[in-house]
Amino acid sequence: MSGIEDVAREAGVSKATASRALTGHGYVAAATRARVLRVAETLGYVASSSASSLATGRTRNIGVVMPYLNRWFFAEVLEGIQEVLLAQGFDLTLYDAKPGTDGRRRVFDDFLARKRFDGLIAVALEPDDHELERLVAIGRPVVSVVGDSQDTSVVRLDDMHAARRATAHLIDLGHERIAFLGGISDQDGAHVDRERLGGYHASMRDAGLTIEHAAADVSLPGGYDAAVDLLSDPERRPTAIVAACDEVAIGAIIAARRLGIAVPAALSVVGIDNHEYAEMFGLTTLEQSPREQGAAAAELLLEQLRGAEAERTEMRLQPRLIVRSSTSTPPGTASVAVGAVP
Amino acid sequence: MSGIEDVAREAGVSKATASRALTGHGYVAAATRARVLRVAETLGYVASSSASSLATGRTRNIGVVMPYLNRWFFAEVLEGIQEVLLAQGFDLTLYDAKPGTDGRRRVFDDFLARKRFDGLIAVALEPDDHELERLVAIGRPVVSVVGDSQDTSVVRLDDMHAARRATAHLIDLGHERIAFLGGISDQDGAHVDRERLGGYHASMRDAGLTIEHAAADVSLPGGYDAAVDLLSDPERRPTAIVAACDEVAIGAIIAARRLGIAVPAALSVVGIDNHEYAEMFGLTTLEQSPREQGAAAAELLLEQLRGAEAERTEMRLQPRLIVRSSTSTPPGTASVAVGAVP
DNA sequence: TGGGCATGTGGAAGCGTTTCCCTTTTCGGG
DNA sequence: CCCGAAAAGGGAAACGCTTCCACATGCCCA
Repeated sequence: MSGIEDVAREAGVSKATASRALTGHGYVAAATRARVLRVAETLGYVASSSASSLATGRTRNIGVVMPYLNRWFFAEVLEGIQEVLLAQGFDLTLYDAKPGTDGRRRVFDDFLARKRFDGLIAVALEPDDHELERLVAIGRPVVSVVGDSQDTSVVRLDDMHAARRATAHLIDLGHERIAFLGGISDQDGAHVDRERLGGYHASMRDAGLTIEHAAADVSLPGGYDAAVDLLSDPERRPTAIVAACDEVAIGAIIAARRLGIAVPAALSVVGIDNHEYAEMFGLTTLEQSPREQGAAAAELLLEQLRGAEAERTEMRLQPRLIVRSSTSTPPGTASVAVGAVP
Repeated sequence: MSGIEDVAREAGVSKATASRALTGHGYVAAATRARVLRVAETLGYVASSSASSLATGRTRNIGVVMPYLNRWFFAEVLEGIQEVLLAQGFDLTLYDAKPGTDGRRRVFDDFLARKRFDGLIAVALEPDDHELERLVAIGRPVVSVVGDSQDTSVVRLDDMHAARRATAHLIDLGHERIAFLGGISDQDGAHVDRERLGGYHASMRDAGLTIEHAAADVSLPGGYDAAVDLLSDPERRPTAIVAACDEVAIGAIIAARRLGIAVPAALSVVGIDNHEYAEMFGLTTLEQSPREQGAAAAELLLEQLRGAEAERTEMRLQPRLIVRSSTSTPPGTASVAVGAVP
């Protein structure tokens, strides 16, 4: 367990010089530096991070706060963040903040206050006022992934636009009875889901079509259950579904198969995400790349740490339409060729 | 940004007493302690973690190393760990160590060496010799989740036993042509998959049945692809499948449906995991609860941190059979009632 | 009544870095 | 050849906490 003092002694220099050689700050003769590094290597010296944090005030650690870990989107974002941080030598400490739990309160009131990080990435946090206040009180740069905060930089998909394009795709194919599956209600639910629902509304309104919103838990089983309800009533059954996300869409496809409704012949389904399972189910969808969003957020944050003063930035990613085999013209219509829209 | 000195002054005591009052170590008069705590509260004092780590040598932080984040099992384990740590006031820093990447090398050679944690949880790491050496060189307690390490404590499912029971369940139902789906080869692949394959082998051997092992990537699409291959050849088609895990099993069920093979009438499928999607697909499976495994590992580690000397422990969890609707007697057999085996 | 023990408190010495400030050396150009 | 600036390096003071040690007090029991 050798310290910098050992390295210094062994290399025949002072602690000050050894430190400069190791950190690369300040003047050190090339030969001296090489010698110090060699000695450090031999001794297996590794700087104590607490000591250097204490001295510098920087931790080389980034905090990530997210409400879920076991959902595709979040796990992907996390991997994207991790990848960038790893490359830059930053540690990542994770704070799980499930809405409504006592753990979440503790994260905001205790854990974050410790400031064991130089900056924070908040993923789909949707903080309430008190939480937001704590967040800014920390006095460290914050970048959000997904969210509408005016107070932090943010990287996000243009959800409204995505849902609009999804709906438009179906309308272009000739559908008129198009239902939206997902989100709990117009008021409730995550901001993302409201935005997507809003995009659907807007698109339907523009086309003069009537809205049909079936609430569903935003998950695969949730989509399944809601689709079973929606589809088993012949009166209510639409010819196409816009799902709040791919998991819901896949749930709907599975439900349709169960009910003997052919996709896309009798029912078109479009999702938003390009989930890892989307291809397998031939799901037409709007791609958002959570991994890239995570990576972008990490890059942005590190940038702000380097730069003196960080102004608030907003990156809004445009989704790409990926046409697969879950959408086609409505039943009873002549087939129409549809090219992939860029 | 007030320090302990401010608190001490304001409370009219020395730094030493303030520290004792705040940490709860050593003698402090009840009244004094209350006063110090009140002052700290008012000032919004939060101890600098780097300073206290430096002074005590403890970080109140646990490192978690895992090769994937975006797979169900891993995400669940992580949540289990997180939950326990959160309750005990420990931070969690995450190290992503995907096999074969340069990032993994850096994690072992650079990141872990910094010892920014009091202990480590390694999830399904399967470290090679060099990596294992680094791991023990850190000199901090390590608990593995999944794995066969002789050098660390470990929490794991009895995979061999699970596969055995899965296979036995099918044999009890009267199946004779039972294939194993998953794992790349007998030599290759993760240790878990080899164990499970081994359990299948053992069970089949005991019953005098012939082995049929179809390699598959251990994922839902992997199971799908492999099942399409296996099932579309009528000569080769078994009456039952033991899948390496639920994701593979679900892939197989989806493939069967696509091919028009009724489950369970024409094909029984059993998985291992009790994945979140298992219920939706009516999958008969052996439950392992990754969340509990994660929590158990965290508890075990914290225990070892408290205790003076930590002897190596091994927790081997027994899986529970959950019978749903994906298994039944083979085609052409009179139906037999099967109760849920405890 | 006095010696030990439990309790309460303060001073000061770390913990292992980084960095400020100062001295010495080197080097290039007028 | 000399001078000033750049380069190189050392001593020591932080950084903000914990804890060892010393000391003071009050109390119980011999």
